[in-house]
Amino acid sequence: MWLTIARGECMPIRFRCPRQDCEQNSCPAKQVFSCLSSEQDARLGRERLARRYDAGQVVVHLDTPALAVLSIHSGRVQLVRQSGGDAHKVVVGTRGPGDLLGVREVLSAMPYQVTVETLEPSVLCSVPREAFLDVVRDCPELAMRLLKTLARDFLVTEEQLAGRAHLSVAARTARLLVALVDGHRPAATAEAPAVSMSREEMALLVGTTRETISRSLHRLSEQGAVKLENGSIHIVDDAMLERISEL
Amino acid sequence: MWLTIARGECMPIRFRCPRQDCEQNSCPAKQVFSCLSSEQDARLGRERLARRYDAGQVVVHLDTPALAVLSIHSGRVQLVRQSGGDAHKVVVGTRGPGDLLGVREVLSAMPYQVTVETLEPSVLCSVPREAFLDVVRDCPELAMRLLKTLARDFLVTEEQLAGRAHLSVAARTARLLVALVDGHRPAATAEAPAVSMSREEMALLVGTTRETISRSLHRLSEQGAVKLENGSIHIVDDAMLERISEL
DNA sequence: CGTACTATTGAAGTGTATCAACAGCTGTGG
DNA sequence: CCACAGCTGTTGATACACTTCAATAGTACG
Repeated sequence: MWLTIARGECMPIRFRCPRQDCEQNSCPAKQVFSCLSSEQDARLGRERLARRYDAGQVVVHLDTPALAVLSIHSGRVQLVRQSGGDAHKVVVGTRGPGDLLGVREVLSAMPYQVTVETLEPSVLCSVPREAFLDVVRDCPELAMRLLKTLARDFLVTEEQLAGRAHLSVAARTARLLVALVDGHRPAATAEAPAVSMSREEMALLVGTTRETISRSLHRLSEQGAVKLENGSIHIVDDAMLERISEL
Repeated sequence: MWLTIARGECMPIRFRCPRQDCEQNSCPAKQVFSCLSSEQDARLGRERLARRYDAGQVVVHLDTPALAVLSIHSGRVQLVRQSGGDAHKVVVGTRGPGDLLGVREVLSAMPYQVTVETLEPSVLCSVPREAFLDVVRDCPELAMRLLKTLARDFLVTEEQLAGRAHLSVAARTARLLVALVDGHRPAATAEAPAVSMSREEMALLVGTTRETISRSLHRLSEQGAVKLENGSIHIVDDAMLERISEL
């Protein structure tokens, strides 16, 4: 069943999860919860609600009370912070399938500190706050998993924070590129790994402007670290990127 | 029993905890663990080791394997990151009595991502990695507490990250001042709250240099937001600071 | 074929780092 | 007691990376 909704609002639509896996436990959105007892799992099953979003929609808005934890079934989303009234948006991270949204706010009983925007058409499952807290309390293994991912994410954004202090845009751009291809490497080791990402998105992640990113990339290609080719960025000299990312 | 140790190294010294509270549960370093069963508590008691540090000492160093979680009994410490070789140090946060150090690294099985330096003479208790993980696994309440503080701290440093992107040094300085006095307010509501902090330390927290902090503060005092008086900073116009912290 | 969006490139303006000099204060040792 | 070095804070001059504004080129799409 589909609905049309006024633009600007989010467009949540109840729907039946399209993946058969969802009934088994291989669904990415349920992976974290795979350690639950069948009883707990049944509870989440009853309370869970899947919703579909178009690309570029706002899923949750800054300062909204955190009534649920969202788990990403498919698609990628951005965590956005406004700093300085609504003058500038800053992307503090991106999340993908299997990741949870709103855990920090639900745990610390605060309203949402970020705005979550979809980057692609996405499907998200929501788990009500109370149900989530209950299963976390009841399942030490789940708590440990959450602690682990929270700890890891924390360290990542702390590294970003450190980088913002004294690193040039070129260095941060290089870091972004390295981070983006780091996962994809072992598979296609023969080919030069490529990144295809809008300058706008890169700028928000690096914490700068489209223009400066453009200049940075062209500087990097002049130096021979990357090759620019109709929109996509091919990493040529990995070692050079690492070197540049320290300046 | 005291030892002297070559300079440059940390100077851990076994000692008997000076506070009587330590045997009860009001010791700040044990507060987080107050929910443990007497059996678990006894285990930590056996494995815990208190150490004293002078001001300005390095407690744990970047890239050292995280073999233990430290809990702060007294004193304040800085979390420092190096970015760009060893060119620049960036302070990503400060911790005080009752706070834990190294939780993130122990949980995610990584070496230390930060260097911890004491700001004052401090006493820290160390809990070995395995013992810590065991009690967390066994005590859901402790896990929940850790999740909560991790979540809160995470949100705080994420806000800092967002601020670094497009906010001026003046704005970030104002934010720092507001944050510093926020805790102290209700007590001395009649007096203008004051901050006494070295420019160096402020600079590291704001992510800039001593000189720029100095100029920023003097600009703020010209505008009438603060008053500078033999080293300490008196907050005069709170609302103005809030306004400036948005630019 | 035009509209709209994204990417590129140029030129000007500015905030901040950097280098440097100096003042104030503290502790040290002759 | 003074002289000296060492540290912190202040202030000025300069350099530069980045933002901002603006114009142009490339690309997708109806």
